[in-house]
Amino acid sequence: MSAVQEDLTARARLRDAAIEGFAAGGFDESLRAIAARAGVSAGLVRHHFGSKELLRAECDATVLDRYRTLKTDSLKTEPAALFAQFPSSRESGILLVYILRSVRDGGSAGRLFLERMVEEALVFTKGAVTSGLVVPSRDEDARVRLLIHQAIGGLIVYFAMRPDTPLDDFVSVMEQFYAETMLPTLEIYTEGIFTDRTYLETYLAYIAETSSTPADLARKAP
Amino acid sequence: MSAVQEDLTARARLRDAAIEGFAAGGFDESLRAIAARAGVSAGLVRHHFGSKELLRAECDATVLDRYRTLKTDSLKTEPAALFAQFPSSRESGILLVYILRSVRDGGSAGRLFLERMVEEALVFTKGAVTSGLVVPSRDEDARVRLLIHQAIGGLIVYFAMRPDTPLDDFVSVMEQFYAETMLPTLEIYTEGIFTDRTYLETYLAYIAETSSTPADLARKAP
DNA sequence: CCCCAGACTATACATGCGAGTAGTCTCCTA
DNA sequence: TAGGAGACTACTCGCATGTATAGTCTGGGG
Repeated sequence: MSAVQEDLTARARLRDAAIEGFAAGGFDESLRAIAARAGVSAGLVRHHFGSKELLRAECDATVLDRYRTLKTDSLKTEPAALFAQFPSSRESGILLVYILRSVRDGGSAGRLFLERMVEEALVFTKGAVTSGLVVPSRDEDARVRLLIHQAIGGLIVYFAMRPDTPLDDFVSVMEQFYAETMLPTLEIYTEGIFTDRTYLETYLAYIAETSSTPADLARKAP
Repeated sequence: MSAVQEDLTARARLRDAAIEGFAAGGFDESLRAIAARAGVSAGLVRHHFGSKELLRAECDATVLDRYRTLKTDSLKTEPAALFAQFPSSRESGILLVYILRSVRDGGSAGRLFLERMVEEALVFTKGAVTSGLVVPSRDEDARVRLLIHQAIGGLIVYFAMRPDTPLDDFVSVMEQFYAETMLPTLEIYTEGIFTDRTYLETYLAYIAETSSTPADLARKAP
């Protein structure tokens, strides 16, 4: 039952089991199920964490921290392909699923994850623009936010259509995802979709005559 | 409490209240809350529908049907802007939120909605390609699926970040969404993102040497 | 050797859920 | 007007959950 390392303190095992359980079954996973996954009793959660909410908070913090280190590590090895971070191991797969679930459920943790990803992508994109790899945008911030939201959202939808993907098969499903989406993504990024500039120009004229800059229009959200 | 029409049979009121409640609070909305919204007792659900699952099934069917008529109606009036169907009323807003929730939660209803949208977009896109408005793709099916998944997923993320959007403000939030995303969307569709074709050509060469057509690669999913 | 703080378990409790049951009410019909 | 079928409610049951409490075990310091 337990896929959690044996040589950790029960507290750490419980935390890791919770992360895994939340990723596998959602944040409604019961304390009893989590405790069983860690091989301990349910009451121990309260002893160590106080409540389910506090356990969740510690899981959020742990995942955020691990995601950070994972990201910096992978940036050292690979040349950082745009918006494509393969989860290469079971552990990083769990992290990604946990994050996807967080964003999907819309809590403060999900908001934090998403905002971090937008920030990272923003500095990356700005660098790519100045080095001439990427076309500049009239509103870099809005473009990056859109791309991240759609990339994460596309993943959420993809896994929603495969509800019982086991965490162990996650990497292969992820490869499948890239195999299905890489070509159209590259096509769109390289060749666009529209054959002429009419739609864009029309919209630009429209927002010009409403006497607001695109950035103003785009940044009315909270 | 009830925002449901009074001059309907209790059964219809119950069904509409369930659709509204599912959209507002998710599919875990309790039968008691749904019944209260309809202004009747909880036991009446069982009397009319038999179980919560059957009520849900009837809601799914109703929403699917209403979505279909809504779509065909709007296609008569507007010239059918690409991938942009404004929900113009509170009722159609409820429908869209219900559908987004269905896709998000990954049930059979969500799969059905999504597949329908992909099909519709596919015929639309093929028409746009032959009439020269849209650049052809090496795999039309994969491109349309990607675009729909990302459009729906982007909406799911957008509303996940605004968890307590009341159904009555939905249309204004939707306008806000378009105001934030229209410009970068049109930019990408018109101008692409990459400044040169290296990434695409490299990937095309890669999938060519693995002796599979792009369509083969993309269509290994269930 | 003692003994006690902390890790841990077993069990109880309160709550909210979907489902089930029995009974009342109302309106249409014969 | 009698009666019955269906609409509808009040109540109950079993179950799962998070929380709370009381008690057991164990290892290290006096």
